[in-house]
Amino acid sequence: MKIDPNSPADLSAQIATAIRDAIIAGELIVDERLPSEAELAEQFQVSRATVREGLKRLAAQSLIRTQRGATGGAFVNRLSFEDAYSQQITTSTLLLSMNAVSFDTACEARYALERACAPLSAHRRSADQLATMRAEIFRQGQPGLTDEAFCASDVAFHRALVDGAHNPVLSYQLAGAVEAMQPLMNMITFTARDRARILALHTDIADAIEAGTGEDAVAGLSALEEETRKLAADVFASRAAKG
Amino acid sequence: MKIDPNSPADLSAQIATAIRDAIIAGELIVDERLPSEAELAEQFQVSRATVREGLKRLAAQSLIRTQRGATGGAFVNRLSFEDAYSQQITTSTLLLSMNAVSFDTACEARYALERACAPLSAHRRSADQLATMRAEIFRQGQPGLTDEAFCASDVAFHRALVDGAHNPVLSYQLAGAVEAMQPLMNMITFTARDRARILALHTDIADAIEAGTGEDAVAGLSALEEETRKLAADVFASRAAKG
DNA sequence: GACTTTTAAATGTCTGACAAATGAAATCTC
DNA sequence: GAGATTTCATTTGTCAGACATTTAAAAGTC
Repeated sequence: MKIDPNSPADLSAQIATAIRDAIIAGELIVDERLPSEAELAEQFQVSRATVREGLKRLAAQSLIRTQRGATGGAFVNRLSFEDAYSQQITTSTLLLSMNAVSFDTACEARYALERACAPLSAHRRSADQLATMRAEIFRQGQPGLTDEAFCASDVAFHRALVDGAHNPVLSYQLAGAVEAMQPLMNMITFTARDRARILALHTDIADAIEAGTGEDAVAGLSALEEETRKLAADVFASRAAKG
Repeated sequence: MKIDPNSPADLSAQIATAIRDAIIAGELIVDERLPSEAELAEQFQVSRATVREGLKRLAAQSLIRTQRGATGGAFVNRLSFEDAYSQQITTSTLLLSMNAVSFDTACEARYALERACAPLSAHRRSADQLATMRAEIFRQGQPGLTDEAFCASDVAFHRALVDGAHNPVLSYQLAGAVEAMQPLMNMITFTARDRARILALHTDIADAIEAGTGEDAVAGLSALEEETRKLAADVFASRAAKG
């Protein structure tokens, strides 16, 4: 684990990279303690401040955690699914908002991925997940629901669907795709008629999941994708006409 | 944008969060310059060192970039798909290696997601992507190829398949799933017979993509998934018998 | 033995300083 | 005046040293 002191600059980035590589290579295992900041400073021949900047970079990626006190220090962190979820969501959301990704592109990706989960979910979903889907459908039918709350419920419905596959890796990958769409969906105004159509499709999907007929769930998702895209197209068209 | 100086500790994390939230909320737009470190220090009522630690956290997530010199400073960074890819791959790889995710779970997730891409890829793939797939198939047939090189070529083949969907969001999401499997695949020893079988399936898939028959590509991927799982099961069984 | 106090080690923060990069302004040259 | 050169101010990158705070282990006390 070495750094090049003559390279242009940013020793802290080099330190972070060196330690990160050691973790990825398995040279540092989970819960292992890194040398103290003072020791690292000597090892890398830099000041403690520089070491700390490097460590903060790693902390930002949840690769290490630090603890104060006598037996404290920096420890290699077990990257939890939860941490990975939230990182994924942040990254996906920013990626979409910063890169002028069209609604259609994001929508296509999301539904393609969800359809990948549907057959698994139809076979494995727990009663709890099905109940969540039903509960969200019920909520979506409540009058007086704001558009934002409607979108949030939509996300919850789809997350339950995805989690029904009982594959944490799949859930993790999908989290980004589903949640990152929310800001885009929030731009849409849902009329009562729109909501009724979405609700019906959600019900179809939930029914298919309950019956264990994956193909029907896939078909339902495809119908929902078409509906969503049409809705968005209308919104953007009317907005373009106005502006 | 404020922080709580009385909260337990980790002012640098609070600063990072405050700025990150401002970026997500759109209060700071792409390429906008943040105040200088000295100004931020005064704004947050902390030292420059603390501000710097916070900024390094953001830099680790590619949310800002810094530049030295008179007109330098920290700028809100446009999160590129490339940056997002590599972050995704790192996170996914570590997630799998640190959480005792079973081969089957990871494999299932990967192929489920790939099948989601296949129909799109069959319709949209460029000649270039098809050529890449063919080239990797050819490489995989070369004698004397190491197992690691075989796996790397396998990844390249599947990435071309995924990129064929011409949906950058999908490619981004899939990057993690495909690449993170590589370390797991590297644990497998591929006999000549194994390679021949995989090669045949890859050829089936490439043929289907070329013909534009998505369903065949999906079927090919399913067959490949089964083959891969069987292979892995054999390896683990023989290893368990030995150990 | 149980409780309290001390102590040492580690991270968190602050201060002040200098190095290096960099663009803009000022100066010089023709 | 135009172009080249120099100076300069600004900003990040790094360093050294100090003190505060937290924490668990060691030492002391009853």
